[in-house]
Amino acid sequence: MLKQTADYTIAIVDDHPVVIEGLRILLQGVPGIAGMHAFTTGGEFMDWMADHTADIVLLDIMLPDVNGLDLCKDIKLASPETIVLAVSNQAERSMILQILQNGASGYLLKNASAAEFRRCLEEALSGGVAFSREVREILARPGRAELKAPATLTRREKQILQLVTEGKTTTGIAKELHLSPLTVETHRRNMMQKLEVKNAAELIMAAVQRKLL
Amino acid sequence: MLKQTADYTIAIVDDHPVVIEGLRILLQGVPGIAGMHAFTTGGEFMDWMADHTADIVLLDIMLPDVNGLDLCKDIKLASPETIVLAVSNQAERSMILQILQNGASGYLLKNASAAEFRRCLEEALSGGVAFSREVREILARPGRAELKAPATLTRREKQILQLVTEGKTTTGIAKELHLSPLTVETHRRNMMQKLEVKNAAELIMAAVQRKLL
DNA sequence: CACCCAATACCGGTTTACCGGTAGAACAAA
DNA sequence: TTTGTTCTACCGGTAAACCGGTATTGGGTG
Repeated sequence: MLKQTADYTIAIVDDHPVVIEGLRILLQGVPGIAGMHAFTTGGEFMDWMADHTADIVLLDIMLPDVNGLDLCKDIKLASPETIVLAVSNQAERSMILQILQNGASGYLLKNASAAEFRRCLEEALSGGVAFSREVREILARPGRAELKAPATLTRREKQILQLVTEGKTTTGIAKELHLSPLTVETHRRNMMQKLEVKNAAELIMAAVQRKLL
Repeated sequence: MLKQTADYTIAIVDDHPVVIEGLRILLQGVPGIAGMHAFTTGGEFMDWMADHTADIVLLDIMLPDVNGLDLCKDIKLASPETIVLAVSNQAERSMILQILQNGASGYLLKNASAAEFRRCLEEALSGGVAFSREVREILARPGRAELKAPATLTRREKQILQLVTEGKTTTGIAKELHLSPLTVETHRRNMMQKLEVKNAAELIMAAVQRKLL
């Protein structure tokens, strides 16, 4: 569902002027674009963002000055409505997943065709997540990381996790379960190790996301 | 979906012997009950629970020795598979909601009919939540508490909450947003006040449950 | 029997969270 | 213009979390 009123502002962030020009030309054929702004570093772009907004950002994630993952997150934090499409010339599974985790709405290889760029743009604007062909292929084959057995918690651990999500303190939990606070802390630490998180906040989110309770 | 093989163990916890006898007789007509055990105090029952299990507990929530809400929670913590049906002779909206919050699978008034008891039992066993007629009526009329406007968070607060759910520390968030750690803490505290929670764990759960992110 | 896992418990130390305030600046609405 | 909200920032103190270990016990299982 592209807006009928044609007024998207697009920002291109890429350290290669050639790519910028290529994208600029490629996007000229697309209806509904009101303005295009190009930047060759992440810093330049963030400065511009301080008093402008973009509807779409085509973001090269291999910039000289800043890490693409962080920049993507910063953009989404500063302006959650902005749609970020990651652009790169190499596609590695974990990188794709990470940038999506950081709020990107798609991942495009630079060798994608003009048609593909337009399709992804529309897809992202309509609220979806878009990938160019090669990227889809990479995502299709399951990574090793996803195959690893889901951490399983013991009965006691689940009990304690439940109480942790209720905001109980270690000593409070210990009283409720008639245990030493030290024991409760040990369980808590074991869970954090199992789930590969480093504090209670992440522990709770892991529990929620993986429906461990 | 009641089990075809008839072997449920039922425990009755009620400080009135009359009620126990009443329930005992009332349940005799129900097929699929293997054993019935009665207790007049919460303590007695928990002692028994230490080396036995019950499939169903009919729990009077107005016991002399312990608080019914806590007891219910303790039962579910000790044995999450056990189904607890709260039994009481008075129904107050907030009490009903609280005990459900603590894991009960239903709420029955003592004046409920035998048929109603059996219906609720089946309903609870099949994974549902069951109420006697009067209780349903009370639940049907919305309480004032539920009507209060959902707390709304500001843009900045949402940003910070997002990072809190990712397990970031106050100082880490401050760096990411280029703020003083003291400012971040203030925002965090304001959010906790707004959402009526008292620590980060509850804050995260509130955010998840109310889909504030 | 030897081995592993779950559950229990401890020590000492550093870092973070939480609480009780207070307060200035920017901005928008009444 | 006064009022309200948001965002910013500070102080001093207590409580709790987190980290790095270590260790004993009781059940199972090969």
